[in-house]
Amino acid sequence: MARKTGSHSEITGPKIRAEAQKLFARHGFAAVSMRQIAAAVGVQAGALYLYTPDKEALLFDLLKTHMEELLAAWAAEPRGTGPAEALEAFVRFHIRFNLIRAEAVFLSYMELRNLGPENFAVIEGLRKAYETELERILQEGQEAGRFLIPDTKLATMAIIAMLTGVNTWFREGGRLSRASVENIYWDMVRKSVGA
Amino acid sequence: MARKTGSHSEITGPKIRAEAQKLFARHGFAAVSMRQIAAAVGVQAGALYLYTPDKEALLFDLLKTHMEELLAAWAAEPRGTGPAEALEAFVRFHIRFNLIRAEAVFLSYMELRNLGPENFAVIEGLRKAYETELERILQEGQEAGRFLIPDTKLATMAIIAMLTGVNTWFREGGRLSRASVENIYWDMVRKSVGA
DNA sequence: TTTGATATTGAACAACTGTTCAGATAACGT
DNA sequence: ACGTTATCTGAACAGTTGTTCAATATCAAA
Repeated sequence: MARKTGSHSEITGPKIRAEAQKLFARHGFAAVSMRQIAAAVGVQAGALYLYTPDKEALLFDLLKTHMEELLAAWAAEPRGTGPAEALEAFVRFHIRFNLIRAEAVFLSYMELRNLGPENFAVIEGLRKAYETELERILQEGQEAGRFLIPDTKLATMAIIAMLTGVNTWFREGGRLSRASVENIYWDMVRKSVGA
Repeated sequence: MARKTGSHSEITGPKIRAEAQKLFARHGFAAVSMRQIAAAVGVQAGALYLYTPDKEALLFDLLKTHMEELLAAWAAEPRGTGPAEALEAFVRFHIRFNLIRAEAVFLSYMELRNLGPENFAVIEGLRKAYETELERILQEGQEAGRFLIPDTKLATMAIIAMLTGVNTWFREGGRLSRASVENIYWDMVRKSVGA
């Protein structure tokens, strides 16, 4: 056998990325073999190399795509006029988006060390750009006298860590809905910056 | 060659655990081979099996020891009389202890999935016990009317995530000292619970 | 229907994996 | 000094790893 009936790069390509993301998130990058990914896609291992130069590039592609989509989604997100409104928009956006893309978020935090230096730098840059979005909101609120923050850089890291933490415990159909989680976290963040 | 001069289980045992922790934290459990650990210790791979039944047990030992020491250290930590004092003690303790044990903390958050179900349950139980320590503080403060928290379970997860996040960015000799980081985080946590 | 591009197989490669164990050496108690 | 025990080596095991590539089957266009 060689080419399979109904085989198309437009189908196999995305399928490889989807299955790779699922498996990497579940077992970790190093613990997943190319043959496992291929089996999940329904193809032989050799076929994967039509779509990625190597295993690391596959991971890098997933991380880069995720970070770019995160930044694009935030850029398209409607936010209010003042700093408090912008902060609320950020908090709700971050929780909402990260819960939808739970697997990709997990990968972006756990598998960065499997990237070579230059690939690592790219993802790190995108993450930094995202953090800067929040930092600017905090800074503007501070300068406008609407927030009371001892250190905006620290507050940025603290808030992002707090929000991202939702992914570790939230389960669909649990005690709380996504909306009420958003509300509660916004309440805590708002208080923590003195707004 | 066989037994080496000056060889002792009291030396090799801890050395194996130390090198394994370092390597696991740096490259991930699955990405580190027994031969790499052995080489770091200065021994052949076979010798490791005098100290651990298998690779997973080595990881489990590291995680269990860490969690037990964390709980023991918190139990021995002096804390004030009221809820606010206890919360401050917890915040400062968590930041301080986690920065000292950065590698073990990293492992405890990243490599849980490499444990079998029964080992996983043990670590999960210890982690839950630690979280309960914070939750009780929040609950007592809430009942005493000293805190204003919409949901103590969520606040517990939010605060722990926020505090643990320090490990991802803090670098010794950076802009801020450990003490000032403690102060700033305590300020944010205090405000967020309305104390 | 023929032709050329596209997509995939299946076997092969050398290196590496966790783990076991008989044999060898050093340390220790007598 | 001697025998016992503790500690480690080095080779071996069977299986897996990422990656390459000639052969082959399907697809789309002419």
